[in-house]
Amino acid sequence: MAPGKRRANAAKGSSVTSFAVAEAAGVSQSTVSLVMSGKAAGRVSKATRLLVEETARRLGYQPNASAQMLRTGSLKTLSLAVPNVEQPFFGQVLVRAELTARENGYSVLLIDTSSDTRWCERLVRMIRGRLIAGCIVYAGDVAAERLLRPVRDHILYVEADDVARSGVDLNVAAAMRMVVEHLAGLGHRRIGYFAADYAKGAFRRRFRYFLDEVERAGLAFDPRWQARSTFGLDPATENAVGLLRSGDFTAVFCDDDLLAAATYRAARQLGRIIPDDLSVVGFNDVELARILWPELTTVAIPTEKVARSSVERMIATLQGDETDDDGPDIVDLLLRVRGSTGPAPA
Amino acid sequence: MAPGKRRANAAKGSSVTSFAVAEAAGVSQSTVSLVMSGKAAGRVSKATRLLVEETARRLGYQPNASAQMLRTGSLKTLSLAVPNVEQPFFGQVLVRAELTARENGYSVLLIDTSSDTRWCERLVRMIRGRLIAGCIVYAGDVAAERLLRPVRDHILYVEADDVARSGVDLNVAAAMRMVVEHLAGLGHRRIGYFAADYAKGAFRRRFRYFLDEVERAGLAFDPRWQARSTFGLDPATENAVGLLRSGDFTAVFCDDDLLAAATYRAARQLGRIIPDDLSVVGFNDVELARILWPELTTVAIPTEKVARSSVERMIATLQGDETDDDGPDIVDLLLRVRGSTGPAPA
DNA sequence: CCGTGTCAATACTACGTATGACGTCGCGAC
DNA sequence: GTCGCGACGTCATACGTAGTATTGACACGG
Repeated sequence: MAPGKRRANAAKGSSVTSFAVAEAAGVSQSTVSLVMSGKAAGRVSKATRLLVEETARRLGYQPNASAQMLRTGSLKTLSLAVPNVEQPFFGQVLVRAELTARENGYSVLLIDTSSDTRWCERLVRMIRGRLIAGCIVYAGDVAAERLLRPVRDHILYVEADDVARSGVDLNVAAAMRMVVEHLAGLGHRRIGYFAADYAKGAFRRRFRYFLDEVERAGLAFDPRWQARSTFGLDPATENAVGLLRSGDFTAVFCDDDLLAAATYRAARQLGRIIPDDLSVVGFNDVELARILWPELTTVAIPTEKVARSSVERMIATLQGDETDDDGPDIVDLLLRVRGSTGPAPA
Repeated sequence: MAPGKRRANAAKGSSVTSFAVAEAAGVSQSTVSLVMSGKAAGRVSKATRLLVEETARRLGYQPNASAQMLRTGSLKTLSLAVPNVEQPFFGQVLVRAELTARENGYSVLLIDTSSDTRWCERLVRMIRGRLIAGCIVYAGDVAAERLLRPVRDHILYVEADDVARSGVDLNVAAAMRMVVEHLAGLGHRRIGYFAADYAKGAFRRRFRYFLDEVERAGLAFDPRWQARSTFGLDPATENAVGLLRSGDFTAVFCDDDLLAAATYRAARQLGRIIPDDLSVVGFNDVELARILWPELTTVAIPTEKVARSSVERMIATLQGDETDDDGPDIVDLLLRVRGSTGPAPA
């Protein structure tokens, strides 16, 4: 019986399949598969291999990812869930992570948690449906963790509110110490706190560490020296104005550089000069920090390292390498001192 | 013969399949499939449907996306290729596009063209391998178009350098007229041009339109009034300093708000006051524009509209609705006049 | 009591790939 | 001459789903 009878018409469809290549090259589909997956050693002669490779190239053949997945059970696609892609910082993370993922043969699917309140459910569906192999969640909170528990083996948390759960974490405690010591060293005794509320978990944790350090430095803290805000520039500026009006602090720490920018605007409205009347410290060290004038003193996150480490850990987990799962990878932060902080006003 | 004999052990694997649900519910796999895909009308009794739905929920069943794709031939995943995700503007586009895609049941895969010189090849592979159904390319250039031609039916261009190829385009010509007229109206006779070089195609086009309008306004243009730069803040600032030094123009148009920011820094270095000594106009109207002081006069792009339109067109194309393919959708831009432009110095 | 029509549910196959289990062929050794 | 064996290939199957063809049951008109 003629070989390939069943598949004789398989090639009539628009897409090029391994059968089509096999037919064109005069070999069997198995051989094509062996060649394409690089498992030809010892089973396919060099001549045949070259023939198949050439034919595949000529026909523009690319293995069907879905069929491959169906057969092997693993699709090489990751997802990154970040709070807000519009934030340049997360854009940075995303790019770096995508790069690392790509180096490992993975593609990256985007999830913006701020634009979809039900992203957790969606994520669970995608993982269960094998659309993605796993997901890295940046700055996730407790609620998310609860919803994602059914697929927890496929999730890796970065800077979660609970260190224990993190795969990769930031050494926020040390960063806060640097910030407070820097400001205290400049003579500041009253330090305000301006926070983003997008990720309650991470926010709360940062604030807690901040309070710890304020206390350690022997300083006081008054609840009126603290405010939260969304990321929109207008609401943030408004909130900053409110904060500056109500609190008589001489320096303020901002959860995020964008909030620092809003603080600059508020200070301008109120006629307060940075850093003479008010010192400002930011967080993230995005480009904006050096666009502001005076340039912003801020906590820098080694984005590259965070992204790389998280993706590599995720992939290791997915492939079942439990070897190096000895607690979270803790990344140290850096305080970049620039022009926005100065001696406390007399 | 006992039904389901072949699949008796199919459920032993960790993942929940339609067979598992069928077995648990005491029906056939076909029935489960019919219920899950919503095609149960008139074929499955209400009681059975409810039973299956309940069972599926209980077991946490989610159809395997790959198997579905393999069967139906289409995976609902799109890709967005943007020049640089770290640019807040593209972050915005990305978020909006993701939202629209999601509303249509599509997921979004990220491609950052700046971090991968071979993204075109990769994209072709992904499309051929059916990993993604199609791709929207923002600000792509001629070279990309050439490389992507083999899969052109799956590509939609936004602001390509050649209007004819675009699925969605920006009315840059009109925008440039607004810019030039605005500046000319303020008495500026010599206008500089500061351009990003990340997407040569889009850049060249913008510049051409700019020149057209300068001419139309009866103004001169000197090659020394023009410079290009990458996006990094430091190189951009340096280039801006060079530009301001070499050109004796009184106003400058910047291809991108970030370059405008660099121009602000350069002006500060050179002791030139904006807008008294120099008027600056940007492009994109990202948040940065209002963080700068004075606030930046800039061309605003209706991101929402661009993103929505492009995704919808892409999906329509993929589904074969050729009905509304009457040329590109041209989106009008807006000039937001703020504090960075003022009367030309005497 | 037999067509005939309708509703409900099932059997079975194809989608494209990877891969373990089988040939087959040539050649050297016994 | 045949046995063993390595080198090279192919066969057949399963992955999980969608959907078409089919069966079964039941009611109703003739």
